[in-house]
Amino acid sequence: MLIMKYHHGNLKEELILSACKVCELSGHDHMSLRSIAKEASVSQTAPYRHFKTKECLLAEVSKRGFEELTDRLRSAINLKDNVSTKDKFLEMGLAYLEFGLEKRKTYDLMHSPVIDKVEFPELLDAAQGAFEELVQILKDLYPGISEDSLGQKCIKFWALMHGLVGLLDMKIEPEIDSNAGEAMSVVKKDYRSFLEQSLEL
Amino acid sequence: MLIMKYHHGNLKEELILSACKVCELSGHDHMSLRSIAKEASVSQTAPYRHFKTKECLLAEVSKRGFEELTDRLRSAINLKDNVSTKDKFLEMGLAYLEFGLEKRKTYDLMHSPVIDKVEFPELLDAAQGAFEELVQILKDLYPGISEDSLGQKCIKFWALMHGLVGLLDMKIEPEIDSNAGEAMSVVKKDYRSFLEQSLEL
DNA sequence: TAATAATGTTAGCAGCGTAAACATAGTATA
DNA sequence: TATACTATGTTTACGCTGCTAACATTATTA
Repeated sequence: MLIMKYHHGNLKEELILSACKVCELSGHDHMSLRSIAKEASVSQTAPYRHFKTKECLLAEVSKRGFEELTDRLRSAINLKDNVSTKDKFLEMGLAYLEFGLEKRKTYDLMHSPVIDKVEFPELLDAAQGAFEELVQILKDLYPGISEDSLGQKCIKFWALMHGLVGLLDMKIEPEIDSNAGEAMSVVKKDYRSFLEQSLEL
Repeated sequence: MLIMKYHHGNLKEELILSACKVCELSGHDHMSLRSIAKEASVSQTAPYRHFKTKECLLAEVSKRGFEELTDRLRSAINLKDNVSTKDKFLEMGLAYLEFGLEKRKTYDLMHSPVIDKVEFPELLDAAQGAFEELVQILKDLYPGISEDSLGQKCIKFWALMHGLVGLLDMKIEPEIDSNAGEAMSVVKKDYRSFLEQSLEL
């Protein structure tokens, strides 16, 4: 039967997918619950049967983002064989940048203060998952490394990647010399060698 | 005369200050034009005589943020004499982190996509101003450095600082080992030595 | 002094998140 | 199988929001 059912059957999942779509299309600050509901062909208040507040739905979108990021990081490491650990690490860095730039709006939501991560432990777990991919490869790269050094290297990598996503997306486009080239173009020219140098590999 | 005047005289500036106040108090996603107007004891639509849209007012708040950041970076460099260039550079890094953590909500606005920086050249200029402080000290630190290397170092520093602000504010609190200490605590213990190592000074 | 521009207020629109009341469908129990 | 209960949808409505239009008051200028 092609008749529209009163009970949708899988509305929660469909709302999340709609929300992901709307987010990456318009950015999280232009996302209304009503537009998401419309996208799912359902009444404006239907989402409230599945999400206590709008923030809960956004948290789910954010969570999906971290899950995709985790997948991408893992894939970058596991895709090719016969690759040095160092190169795998570099690939992971590139994967991070690619995710941040391709899914820019979702990435913004994931790092936006509109969602109080403390209130969403699942979201924290998802973020943690991505981080653990990094921890693992760093342990492989520096066997026997101390906890403190490992911590420092993690933070350094993560901060550098996160900062780069923001900068590469031209949030701030710095000019080194008034009318010379831009600093960013140096990086854009060759992410890989920039990463290599910055991460001291 | 203590009688309230119909014409305020300095409403534009007062609205900006109110907006800055409300922003750092509640965060930019909880800022309503109406609450800002109320804070300035003026009707809800009065702001529209001075700002075409809400975004224009937010852009002004963001601009003030970049200006304060620039001041702080400059002060960090110029406050003390008899300090090595390297130490001045470190002080600048600390000043950046301090600003980001002290004015967290304003810092968020400054890096939020709600304001399309391309539409506000003044805002871009202000951001540029902060960046130029960095360029200058790096030139002092590495005299005769090539444009490309300078660019790389700028990006690396800026990205690292920006990433650190996010991480230090516990947006993601990574655990290195399930129940061992957190990576972040290593950094928090001693920003200075962390910066020193990460920036390869 | 009269016209004009600048800057304030009031009234009102459509869109938003959300709650309450109601309708329908699926499920468990008698 | 009939009936109660629960899950999941809709309708309606409220207060808040950004913003526009029409109007009021003050400052400026001819």
